[in-house]
Amino acid sequence: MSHQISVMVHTPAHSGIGGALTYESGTAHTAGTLVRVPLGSRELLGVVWGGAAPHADSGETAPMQLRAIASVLEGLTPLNAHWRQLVQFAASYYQRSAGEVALAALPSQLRDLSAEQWARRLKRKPKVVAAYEGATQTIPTPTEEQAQVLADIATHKGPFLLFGNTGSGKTEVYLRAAQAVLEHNPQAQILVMVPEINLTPQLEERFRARFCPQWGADCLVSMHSSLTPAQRLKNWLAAHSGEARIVLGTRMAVFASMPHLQLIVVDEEHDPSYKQQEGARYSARDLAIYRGQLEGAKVILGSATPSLESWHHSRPATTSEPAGRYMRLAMPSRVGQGALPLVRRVDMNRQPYKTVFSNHLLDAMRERVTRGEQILVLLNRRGYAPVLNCNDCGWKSECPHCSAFRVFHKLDRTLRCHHCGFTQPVPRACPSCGNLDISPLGRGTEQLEEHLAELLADVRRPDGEPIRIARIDADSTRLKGELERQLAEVHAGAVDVLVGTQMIAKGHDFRRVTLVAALNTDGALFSSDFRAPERLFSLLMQAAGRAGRDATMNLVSPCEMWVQSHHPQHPLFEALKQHDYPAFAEQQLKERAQATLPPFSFQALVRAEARSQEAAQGFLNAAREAGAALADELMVDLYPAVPMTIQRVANIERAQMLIECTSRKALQHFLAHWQADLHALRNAHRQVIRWAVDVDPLAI
DNA sequence: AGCACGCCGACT
DNA sequence: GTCGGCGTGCTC
Repeated sequence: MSHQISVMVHTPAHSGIGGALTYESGTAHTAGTLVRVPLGSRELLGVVWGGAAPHADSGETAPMQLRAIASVLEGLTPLNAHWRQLVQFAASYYQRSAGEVALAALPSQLRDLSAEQWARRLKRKPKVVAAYEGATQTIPTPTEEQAQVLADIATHKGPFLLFGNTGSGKTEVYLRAAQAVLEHNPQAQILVMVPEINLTPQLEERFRARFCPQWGADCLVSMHSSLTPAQRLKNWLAAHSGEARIVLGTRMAVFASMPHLQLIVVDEEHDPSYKQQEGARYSARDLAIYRGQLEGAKVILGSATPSLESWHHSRPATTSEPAGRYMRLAMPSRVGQGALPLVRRVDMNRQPYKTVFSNHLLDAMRERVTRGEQILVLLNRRGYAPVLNCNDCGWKSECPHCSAFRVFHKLDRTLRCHHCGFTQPVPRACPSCGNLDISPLGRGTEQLEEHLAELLADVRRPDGEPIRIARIDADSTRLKGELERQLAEVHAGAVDVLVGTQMIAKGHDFRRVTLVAALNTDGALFSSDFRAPERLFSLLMQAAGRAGRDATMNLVSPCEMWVQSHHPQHPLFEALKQHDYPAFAEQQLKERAQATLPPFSFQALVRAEARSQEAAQGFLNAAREAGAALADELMVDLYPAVPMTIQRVANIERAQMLIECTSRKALQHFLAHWQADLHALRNAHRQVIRWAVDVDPLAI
């Protein structure tokens, strides 16, 4: 008896074989079974997706000659229906093939190991797990606030938006919610997601310290991109078998196979890194909500500055409007930590032209450093200067391959394009007119570090030593382990002033920082990106949270967060001064509602790349025409194609087209049908190098 | 996406 | 005479 088996393999949606492929097999295979199948001259890993799949030309009487399944990965429980549905949903929502999503969600070793290697891997004896050797810690008693929140989580269905300041003890809530789930059900599994790998070790250690003494050292595994393929397979198998009770990872972990998933925690849910920016552009946070609902697992989204989407979804009921879908749980207090810093705004209009640090700020910094306190200076621009400029002919350090300036890096005397990586030594004279008078325009972290060293040259630490300034950004931490090393120096107190990009604003617990200064924030106030204020507010709140984390410090004056701006009266800064996220969110949501922007509308982008801007736009505008009738019918707005903000990168012209609709369902419906038009048009527009749809884009 | 097949330029 | 460039087309 021969069976027809439907199998998903890694083929892109636009390849003509985007759906499941049908194979022949002597035996039936349960859906979710991993198999190896021939495709052309290759043999690929595939996932059995169901029984007999009706083929497109099933009406024909001549049955297509089916090829047989090559082998089955024995000894592996099939991926369950929930997992397959999650993959199927993500694929259709983000307009990709299910095979692509499924295979990307599996550890690469499953794909790469041959049948023999897999058999050997299976036979390998599991190593005896070493006992957890961390120090047992005293478990803090929950505060009244935490106890209330935990009671709500226990008694309601969720999803929950846990809104709590830096230091309000959100992690303790995650830990206790997890503990409750683990104790209630001896099989239950928990998924904890964090935005970035750098922040994983801290949270992982807290979870280990809490759970490993009781549940064993192997109760927790991590999933993130810096694991080796072997580690990834091992951890994936531990989650898949149910042996690992807790999976802690970055966005990719949302697809972890967890047969007994009961709780999902998304920490710092507002963080943009939850959105995948290539391939299937999924939002791990949004998929977590879907997965929670699918599996009947509770979902906790946590943040001090929630995304406006989540804030809106968790709105309480009003007289005129019902409550949002999420339950909002607020934790306003800051436990075991100092008070939130005093926010000080400097009106840069009253400062001399080209002032970098106002005298007030400089005095405050001097005073604190002299007392042995630490300072954080934030500037979101690395390098020495963003542009090099000829004072004679006006030449600027444009990248020959991109529509962007190359950044002047003084340390290695290079001009570097931050988009395509094109790097050249800094010219001695203007390449255009030969003039020797070329100078940097604007400031980056390198220059700030240098400038501060001059400004604070006469300042001494309490021990009489000259002060030390350090810089942390993508350049200074390029080498592996360098970030950890630099952070350790800051923690040890060897550094007095830390200059850096936003990477120092997140998560790190600098105990002796009492002053944080943010420079050059005005760009985000009037940016064309409607999410820029949201990101700035979040960044500043997080940065402010770096100050005054040690309540035991005996401070002469309270901790401060300084913001220098030409628009100090801007509502964003008013809200920041009050540490009032709800006020900021309300003001932003009002603006978004008026402009019918998300979360009051839903968006998608189609991006196209070609050698010429005309070709890229031509394709998009043809697609616009092709979709016009359906869009009209569904009340979907198709905007004309426009060049992307950075129009050219590495000599490729980029254009995009915005699609907007007040109904998510209608937008989804439109995209699903329009996909075929896009594929078909690709043949008439051969100049297009690639195109992709981005559903719920973060940046426009 | 891969990978093969296929048809034109600089090397042993 | 071959090696190899990447353009077109197919894979259950």
